[in-house]
Amino acid sequence: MKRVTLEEVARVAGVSRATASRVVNGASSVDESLRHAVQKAISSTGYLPNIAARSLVTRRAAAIGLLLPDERRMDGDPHLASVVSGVTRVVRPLGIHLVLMMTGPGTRAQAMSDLRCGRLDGVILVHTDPADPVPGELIAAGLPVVLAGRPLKPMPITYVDVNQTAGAAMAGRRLKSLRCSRIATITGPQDTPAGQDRLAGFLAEVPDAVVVHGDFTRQSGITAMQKLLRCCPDVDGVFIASDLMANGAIPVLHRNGRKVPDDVAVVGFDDSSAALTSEPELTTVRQPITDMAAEMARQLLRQIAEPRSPATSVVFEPTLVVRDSG
Amino acid sequence: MKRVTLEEVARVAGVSRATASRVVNGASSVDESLRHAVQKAISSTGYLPNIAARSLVTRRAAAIGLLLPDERRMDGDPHLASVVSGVTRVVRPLGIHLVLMMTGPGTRAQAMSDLRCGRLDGVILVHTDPADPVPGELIAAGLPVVLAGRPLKPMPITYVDVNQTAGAAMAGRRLKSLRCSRIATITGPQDTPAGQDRLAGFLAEVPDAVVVHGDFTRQSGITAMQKLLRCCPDVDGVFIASDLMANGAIPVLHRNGRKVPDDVAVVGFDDSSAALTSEPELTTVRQPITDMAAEMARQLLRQIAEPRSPATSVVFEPTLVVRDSG
DNA sequence: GGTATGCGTGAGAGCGCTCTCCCAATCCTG
DNA sequence: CAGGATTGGGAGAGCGCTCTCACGCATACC
Repeated sequence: MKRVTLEEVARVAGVSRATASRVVNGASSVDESLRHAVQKAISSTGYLPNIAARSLVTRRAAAIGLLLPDERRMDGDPHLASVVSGVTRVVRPLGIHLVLMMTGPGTRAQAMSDLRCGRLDGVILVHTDPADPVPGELIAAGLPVVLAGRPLKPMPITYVDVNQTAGAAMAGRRLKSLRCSRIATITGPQDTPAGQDRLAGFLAEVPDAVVVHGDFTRQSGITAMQKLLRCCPDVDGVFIASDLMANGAIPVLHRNGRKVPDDVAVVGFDDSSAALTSEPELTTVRQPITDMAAEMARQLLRQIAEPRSPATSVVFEPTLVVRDSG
Repeated sequence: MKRVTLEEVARVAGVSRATASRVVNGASSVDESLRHAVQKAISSTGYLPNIAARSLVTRRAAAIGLLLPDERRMDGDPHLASVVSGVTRVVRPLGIHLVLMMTGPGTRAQAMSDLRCGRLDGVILVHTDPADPVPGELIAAGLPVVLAGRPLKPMPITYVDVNQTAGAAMAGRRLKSLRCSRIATITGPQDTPAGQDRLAGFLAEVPDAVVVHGDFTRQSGITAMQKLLRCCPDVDGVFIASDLMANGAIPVLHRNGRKVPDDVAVVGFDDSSAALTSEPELTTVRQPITDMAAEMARQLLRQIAEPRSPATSVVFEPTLVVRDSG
């Protein structure tokens, strides 16, 4: 179980370390016979490059970070696995590691240090608190960063998002096409871009909708629906800005004698697992999370390759998934 | 934005690189005045150690891997965020990175290489396919590894698990205490330790229970419950070996005119988010996932510190969470 | 035949750090 | 007070790799 170095590969192949290195890194301009000899030496010795040594000289860690909110905010979030999966798909074939960091006191500072000392080549920020100064600091320092979802205030930062406005509008059109006459919406938190955009998009389509505020959590869906039924008992169609809230809201409808979708049609947003665990299953606006995550990874890699390239944003189009609730 | 090295810190502090290194690494036996000088130099220069260089000489990556099944098997799995959170809690204060790897063709091989070439110090294996040869290869190679859940066949490997048998027995006792007279169970896959143990534990408590097989997925819960109602219409209590299956099964009960818990009491297992999104909310057996994950991390770190230490297993006790379903 | 051009190869200088020596200074003991 | 034991600090050797540079050997041109 001894370590085999490039030096040894070179010795076995009868070439210099430099040439062996060229072969390992796929550099052109190595004579075919030598390349073969080196490759044979690599497999016969079971050589594996030492990333630390490489990283020391190339100043590339071959690792990116995924900065997540803490468990509580992440809890029940259906996205994590999909995000990881999407990023992994892009990053793994390149041998780049995906480092997970959950926010806690000091995590963001640690991520900054990791970036600065070259332990991480870049980070993807998910569910970042709108007031968080980290994104700003990162771009100020010229460090590669990609945001999941547009920043609250316009800033020159690369982000990937779904067209929230269009998705909410689709939900509105769906409810109208079901001939709902008294339409309401339960919103997300209005201090987040997603919360704002989903409300704005919906109101653009259904200007006279009743608006009740929630915060994307299940519990807020329950509370909001209770409030809605009290203030507007004749509601017959509701767009709920997250599946998780819808999941909490639907039982409230049932307990108040409303059948879904016959008495009240419900359309959610996200197409998360909560859409399937609802009864009836949710009609919802789907965001292609995995593809979006893959795109985030690609954008990040681009920035790493070309540090001074301009910030770009990529917006995916959502689709309406029609199930049983509306 | 220039990089500051130990060399520079030493120069500023007026000591040798060696002494600066001692201070950085908290070695004892450095004169208090020199230590102070170095610390001042560190903060004034904004020094951050280069992990690659350190890792090159210490042969420690300061990173561990979390090997997960692919997205499909992970989908709807409530555990991921909790596992990550638990591991992070232990690992972050030590500056150790958590690298996520989702299984796909070649991932396991890649994890092995990363381990062998020193890019990863150890791995935690989650949801490993019972037939997977990787755990065996890892321990054969003497590489630090911890399993989530006991291995199918006894082998000298460190693992952390919940007492599945005891948990299932608790579920059985709960149903008996509710005076259920016709008790059934929907099992997990019988080629997994968890599936086996939950069935065995339950049967030990309720030997005459009707047994219908599932595979932990929501869909299998639906199918199994349909089958159960057909073969045993007078069932009045059922232990369902995962919350996700229970989540699929309960609507089947409703559709067949059974009230939960009045006509049929239901007890699940996991206390995952599916327990809360069920209607009524699930009575279930809770496993302390986050604590277990933290323990896995600790066990892994121990193995990394003492490579030849014997394999140990840590088994957590589950608790019954009584809600509305039974 | 001599100079220019090119391409493939090897030598060797680091990348930033840790850690083992070794030396100097201080302490204890008889 | 001499001798050994103990301690703190510095010099310097590497860890394994990449990459620049210079060199040798063809091929091409005048």
